[in-house]
Amino acid sequence: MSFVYPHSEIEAKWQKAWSDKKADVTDIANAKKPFYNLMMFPYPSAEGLHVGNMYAFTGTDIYGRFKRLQGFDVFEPIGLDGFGIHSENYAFKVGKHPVEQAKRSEKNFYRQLSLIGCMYDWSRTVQTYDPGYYRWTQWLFVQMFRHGLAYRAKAEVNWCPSCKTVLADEQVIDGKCERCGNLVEKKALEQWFFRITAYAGKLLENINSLKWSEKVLIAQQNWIGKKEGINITYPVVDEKGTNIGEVVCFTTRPDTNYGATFVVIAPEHPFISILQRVIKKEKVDAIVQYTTQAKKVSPQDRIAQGRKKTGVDTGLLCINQLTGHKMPLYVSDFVVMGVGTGAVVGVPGHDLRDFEFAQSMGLPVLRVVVGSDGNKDPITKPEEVQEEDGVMINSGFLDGVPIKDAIEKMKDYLVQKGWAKRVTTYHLRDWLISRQRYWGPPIPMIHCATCEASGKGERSDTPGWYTVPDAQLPVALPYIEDYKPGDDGIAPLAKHKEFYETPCPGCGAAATRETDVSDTFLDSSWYFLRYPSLGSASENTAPFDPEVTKKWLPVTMYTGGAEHSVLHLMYSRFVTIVLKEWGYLDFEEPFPNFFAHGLVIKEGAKMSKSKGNVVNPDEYIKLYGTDALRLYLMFMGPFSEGGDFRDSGMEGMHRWVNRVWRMATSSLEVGTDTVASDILVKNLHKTIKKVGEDTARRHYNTAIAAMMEFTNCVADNNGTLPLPMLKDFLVILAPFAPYLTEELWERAGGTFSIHKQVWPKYDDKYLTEQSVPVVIQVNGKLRDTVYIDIESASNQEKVEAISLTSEKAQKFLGGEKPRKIIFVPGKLINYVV
RNA sequence: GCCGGGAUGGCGAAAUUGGUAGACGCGCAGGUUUUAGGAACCUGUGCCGCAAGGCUUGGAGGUUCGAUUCCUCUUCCCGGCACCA
Repeated sequence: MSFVYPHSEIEAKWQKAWSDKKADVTDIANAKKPFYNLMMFPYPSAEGLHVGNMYAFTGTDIYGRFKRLQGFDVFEPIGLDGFGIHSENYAFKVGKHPVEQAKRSEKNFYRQLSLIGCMYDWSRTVQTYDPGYYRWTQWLFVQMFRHGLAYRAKAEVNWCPSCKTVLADEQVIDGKCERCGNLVEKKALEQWFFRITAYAGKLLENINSLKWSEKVLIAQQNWIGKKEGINITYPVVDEKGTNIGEVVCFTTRPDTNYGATFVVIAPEHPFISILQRVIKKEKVDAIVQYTTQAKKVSPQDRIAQGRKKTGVDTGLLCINQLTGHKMPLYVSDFVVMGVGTGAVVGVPGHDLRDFEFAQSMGLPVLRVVVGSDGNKDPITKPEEVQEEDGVMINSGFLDGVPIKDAIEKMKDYLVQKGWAKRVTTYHLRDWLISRQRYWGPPIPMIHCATCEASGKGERSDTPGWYTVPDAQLPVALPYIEDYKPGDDGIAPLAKHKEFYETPCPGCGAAATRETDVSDTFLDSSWYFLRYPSLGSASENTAPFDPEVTKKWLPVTMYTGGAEHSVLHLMYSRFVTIVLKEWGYLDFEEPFPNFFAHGLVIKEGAKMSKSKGNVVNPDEYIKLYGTDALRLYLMFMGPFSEGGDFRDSGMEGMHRWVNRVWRMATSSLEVGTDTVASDILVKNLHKTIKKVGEDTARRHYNTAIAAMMEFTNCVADNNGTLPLPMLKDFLVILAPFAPYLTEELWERAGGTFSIHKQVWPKYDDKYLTEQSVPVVIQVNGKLRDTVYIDIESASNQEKVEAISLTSEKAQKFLGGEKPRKIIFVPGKLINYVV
């Protein structure tokens, strides 16, 4: 008799069988109850998977297998998000060409992914760097342009002067280059943007319809950052009172406007070019010097809180029409051009930053709000700045009004006077698509200087620009040797005439292709639409098949890391919303259900390459087997919370897998027609119920614990199970341990495959106990436990009678008559004395 | 600073509706078996105490017959955002 589960040979056997029999290939066309179970696909920024990835995939797969046993036609695909900066950087690091490295990574990722026992449909995979895929990523860009949602604008990119390269935001850590540690600068370049802000309202509204982990919804809400405020216009005059122009300030707190003492504009504010024409030369020089200086400061330093406030007085004055006061106009870098209107009205008594600025410039501070402390004294220290709730004073018609009402009253007043406009602003910014990099889909646009000169173009708002005609897609990424990011933010492809020289689709003159590639997040913003349509008749003529999509989308259950709470999930939602608007889809939300899994921790830190604490699953699979590793990963804690990876725990799970193996094989050997004890039958039904409920809510750890309790119970009762009970047990274990259970199922005479069986039903009649423990408490403290038959346990008189016979209880009752008796039927009785 | 999430034995954790705190596992201790190692199996294991008993879910209060669970304050840890006007 074999005592040790021979995992290697059994895993190899079933990998082959599942593959040969296409066990996990979903019948997309004929499925009756489609269930699209999707896990965020990995980006191969390393040689292979680590245990953190496997954790996420296993947790998703258990859910998929569970749903399949419950009768759904589950489609569970896998792919690689292999285009983009992550993968490109890894290629640089190992000194390989991104094209070569992609092949190597793909091979190794897919090798590992086929070992970890997930029910992937290997007939449908997506690699974002395949021309057959990125052709449609480019198509999506083209559609964005044609619908007026892609536009060009000057924008700042992160620039590392030491590496001479453009960096993505995520490569900038605390204002420094993640590779060399040099301070990152900003460089202004013409870039492509998607107008996601036009959908801010929709993206926010639709959140209410999503069944997502709460924290992810909150993150999305904050990221969209809707704010109701008001734009107040201040006329600007010089010291003689001559009108110069006006400055518009955004504020959410117009209630404090009686306390305004100055106005500040950002160094990049367009009003600076106006004022330069009208003020004295030395002032202009001071401003120019200041703004040039401000641009040199690293963006991180510039926005650092608590930094000493600096600025230049323009000598001009803004008129507060509310009070008639003239407020000096300053330029300061604590005001950021991208936020609000890039101009701020300073209320130093009720905003700490304004106060700091007023102090360093020697500007007056007025109090217009009295807080809960009732203090009406002048505000002279930072800690006295009153930003909390309160009531207005020194504010004319608002005196005595609470802040909340004062905000609305002031808005109404300013709007009615024609001095201001109510506005809604969002924290969400337009999506910067361009990357001056090599490893991505070339942006499918052509620029024609001839057309631009004559004001012609595909769209009147973007003269000189044409989309690449659909028939010419994809614009293939050429294999080049000088693929590293070049000097001055010029993309690698910009050095390749053979790539960019092309006739203008409009006039036929010599024109140039766009040489930037698109952001990785564009690749992953629509991949879920691609999977089910792979293999359909329209695979090569459309990004996704309308009929298939109608049947399989939106994604039934999406699972992924909370670190993608904002970007990936927001971009996918945006793309889906516009595809619906353009008539390609009939739903707006791609992921009505999203589950955020936790992170694997090792030695107190998130598992990551930089921390050097990554665990490669290969060695564990070799040593303990895939099933033991899957079980162990899921046993560490609830799937939503992640867990702490330890080798000792791994060994414990290995022991349990062997215990299951022995229990099952010996059950099969001794002949399994025997009748099981009542205890065992009851326990099995309890376990089926518990495992079903816990798996449904992804508390895999307690589901596994319940199965362990069951095997402990078997061990206490002869150590073997009758065949039907063994089979039921194997089915509920199958999602967690797919190889082990498939093998034992076969040995138990089951038909192929255990993973296509029906989840066993439990019978309530086995779940009720004959006698239940009833707790006897005195003053809320446990004093005794008695076992009473279920009927009597619900009867207060009977329970009282029985409990009073308890010596321990009597001791604490001390012969006194209880003042009060609390009775919870079937559970406890509590005497208050 | 703001927004989230946490804190329970030596460790990972459980407690689904306010009702037996610590399921399950690791580790540890003792034992059986074994030439030995390993494996397997059995017993014990929150803390203090010989015991009776007392104490115990980061800390301090509160509500309640009863609080890991609800409320207020507070400390620390993790994640995200951040001179957002």
